[in-house]
Amino acid sequence: MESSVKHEIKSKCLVELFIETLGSKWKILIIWHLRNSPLRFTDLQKKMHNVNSNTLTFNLRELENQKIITRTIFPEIPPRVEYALTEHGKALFPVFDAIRVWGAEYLESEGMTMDVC
Amino acid sequence: MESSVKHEIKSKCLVELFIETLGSKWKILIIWHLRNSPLRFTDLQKKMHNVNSNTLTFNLRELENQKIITRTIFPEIPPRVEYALTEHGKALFPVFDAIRVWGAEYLESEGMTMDVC
DNA sequence: CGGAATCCACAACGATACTG
DNA sequence: CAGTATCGTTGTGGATTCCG
Repeated sequence: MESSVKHEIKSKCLVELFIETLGSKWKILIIWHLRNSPLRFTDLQKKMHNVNSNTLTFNLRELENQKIITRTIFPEIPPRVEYALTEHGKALFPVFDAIRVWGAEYLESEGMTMDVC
Repeated sequence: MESSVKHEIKSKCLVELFIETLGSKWKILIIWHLRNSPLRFTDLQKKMHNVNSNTLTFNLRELENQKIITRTIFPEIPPRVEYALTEHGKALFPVFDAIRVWGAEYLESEGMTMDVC
């Protein structure tokens, strides 16, 4: 798994920036699940249908480097680590709103059903 | 390359629907480039930094099946095929707007520069 | 021009085991 | 608990060639 965090100004526009920064489906999902409150590693993993810890760790590290989430270690036994959105992360809320509006319309017109969240 | 178009209602929420439907970076880019006007295969390919025709074809077919774009064949010599957004495709404009607002803020605060489009 | 077919490299992802 | 290490499999995208 190679890092996708290499903004070599090869991006040509804002949409491409978004794709390069958050293009992985995991990243979008992580941010979405952190929308309401910080979560621990294991909680996040469960919410994401038990994604492999390898994959989850990798994406969390990248999002941290991209300053979209923070990682806070609580020096307890057993260890506790919480992930939370930064302002950059929270700034994605309007994107999610737009996505959900689109999704709802698309669902309805295609006659599909789905959980609402 | 296997099709990702299989809405087996395994999706749990609208954001996951979006990821499954448009999760490929190529699809988002295709839709973005079609925002203003229909484009021919080759024009699209050029705009997308000369992406492989294999990859482009595959994603175009999926988007067509998903009713997000249309494919129109003009019976001419040499052949002409144009791709255009459906209403479902155009309904993604607000998502792009939100993405670009986010991208602009992110860019600025990270001290990066980029073409505006 | 707009692809389809084939082959290939490598990146992504999962399973499993292990550790501070 | 929150990872890391290792391995194996699958998937994705590029290069190339060919065709109606």
